[in-house]
Amino acid sequence: MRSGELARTAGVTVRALRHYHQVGVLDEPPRTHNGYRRYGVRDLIRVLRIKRMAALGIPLDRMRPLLDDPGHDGAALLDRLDAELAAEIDRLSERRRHIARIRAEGAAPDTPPELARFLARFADAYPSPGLAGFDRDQSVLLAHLADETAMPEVARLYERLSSPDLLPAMVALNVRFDALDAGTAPEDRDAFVDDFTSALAPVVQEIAGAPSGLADASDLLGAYSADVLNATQRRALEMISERFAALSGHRP
Amino acid sequence: MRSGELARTAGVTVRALRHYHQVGVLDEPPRTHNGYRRYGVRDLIRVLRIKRMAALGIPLDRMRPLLDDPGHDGAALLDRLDAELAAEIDRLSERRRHIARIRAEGAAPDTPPELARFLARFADAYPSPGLAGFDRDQSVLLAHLADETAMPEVARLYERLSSPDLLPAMVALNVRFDALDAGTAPEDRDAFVDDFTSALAPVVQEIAGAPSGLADASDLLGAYSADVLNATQRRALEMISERFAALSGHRP
DNA sequence: TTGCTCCTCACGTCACGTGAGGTGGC
DNA sequence: TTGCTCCTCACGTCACGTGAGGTGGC
Repeated sequence: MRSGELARTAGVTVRALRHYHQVGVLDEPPRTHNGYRRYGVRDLIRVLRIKRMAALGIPLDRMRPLLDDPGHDGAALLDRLDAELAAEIDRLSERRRHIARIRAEGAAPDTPPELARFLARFADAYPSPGLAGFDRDQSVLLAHLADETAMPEVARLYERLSSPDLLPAMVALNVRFDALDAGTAPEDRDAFVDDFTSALAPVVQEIAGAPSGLADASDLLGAYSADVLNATQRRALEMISERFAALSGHRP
Repeated sequence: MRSGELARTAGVTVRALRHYHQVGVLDEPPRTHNGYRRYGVRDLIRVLRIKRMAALGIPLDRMRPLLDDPGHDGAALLDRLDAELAAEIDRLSERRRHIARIRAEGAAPDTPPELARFLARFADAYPSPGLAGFDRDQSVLLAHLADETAMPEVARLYERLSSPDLLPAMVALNVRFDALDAGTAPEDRDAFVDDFTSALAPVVQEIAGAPSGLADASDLLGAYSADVLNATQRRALEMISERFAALSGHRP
């Protein structure tokens, strides 16, 4: 029988047969005068055996002993395959749980689901979508820098800042901060610093400083500021930082 | 920061970064005078977002819209991914059930588990392992030719032939059949045909003919015989076939 | 001549891993 | 000079899918 018939009978493609020849699990049969391969029923049986093993997930290059040694039962191979399958199923199930979590929180797939709820509150309140991207980047960085103990603290901070009593003020402050640039009058900048400090002062006292566990993160966060903020914004942050340092200095 | 540091901080390999450049999810950063890439914190954030999506199984070439369009939440993508994951888990679980079945039956991974028990009975009884390979090939071919209705009939036939009252006789007959060749004396061959016919006659009556559902299989089975048997063996089979035809002719 | 089957390359898949071979600053 | 980090190709992975381009018998 020719390759097409063998393939059809065995339920594989002709290309698969070629592949089996190539990797050496199926011998090349003799050719007819025009170069066509002439297969026998033993080839069909061989292909059927290959199909059975492939259905179990046995890789082609592990099939030789099973196909050729009559004694080899492949029990150890099946044990290993089964363990690998179990591990793979675990991985995929974990992935599904992860997806379910993200859907439940309404999160984007590239943001920390722990913070999704709070990010959404800000995003919904902003007049333009640009600021939400800024928040998202910040949250991604923080979530990566925070370990398991720091993450809940970060989440509490986000929750507090996005709570109904603070949200409108924070949104307005973020909008104003975003607008700061070289053209901003110094007194406008100072007014922003004043407003920001007084709005955040109670929260800073509640939270009692920055989340711990982010110690080695400060330089990356600094680099982040240097990267995405303009000089006026950086100066404003500096001033705010000094104000808070002075505040906590009053009560060491 | 240079590539090594970015990779370490983000928890990926440098090669992965190169790959992200290649497929276009991460822009090439500017170079220093010696050709080194100089990354910024925004690149780190980008990589972290890529990592988050990759952990969900989102392929790199589907990430662009998620990374660049702020509005895109990827909900439809997650739906599709989740369905694919569920389907994949089903496939792998099916594979595990298949493996469990084979182990329970003590079958080889390339034989039909439905017939494994009976094949093992023969294999254990043969004096040499060659005949077991013959049986295995035959069972693989039959299992492939049989549909769901025919398979139980095939299994019943195997069970009957390997039952304690018939097994020793069948083993002896198979050994004798295997030994038939051009050097066999005609009277020895005839004796084999006699013994085979009388041993199998009651079974043929019980089973009432060959299993149905194997109608289109006869030519393949014939080709199988032509392929692996010698002339003496084929002649013996022919004679046996005639005997059975005569037997059933007596009671139409 | 048209249709059908067969043939041999050879690239693509997915997300990188793994050398090979070479360069620049301490 | 030695070690370290960086760089650019370029092949390999796994089991084939998918053309491209060509041939032989009805």
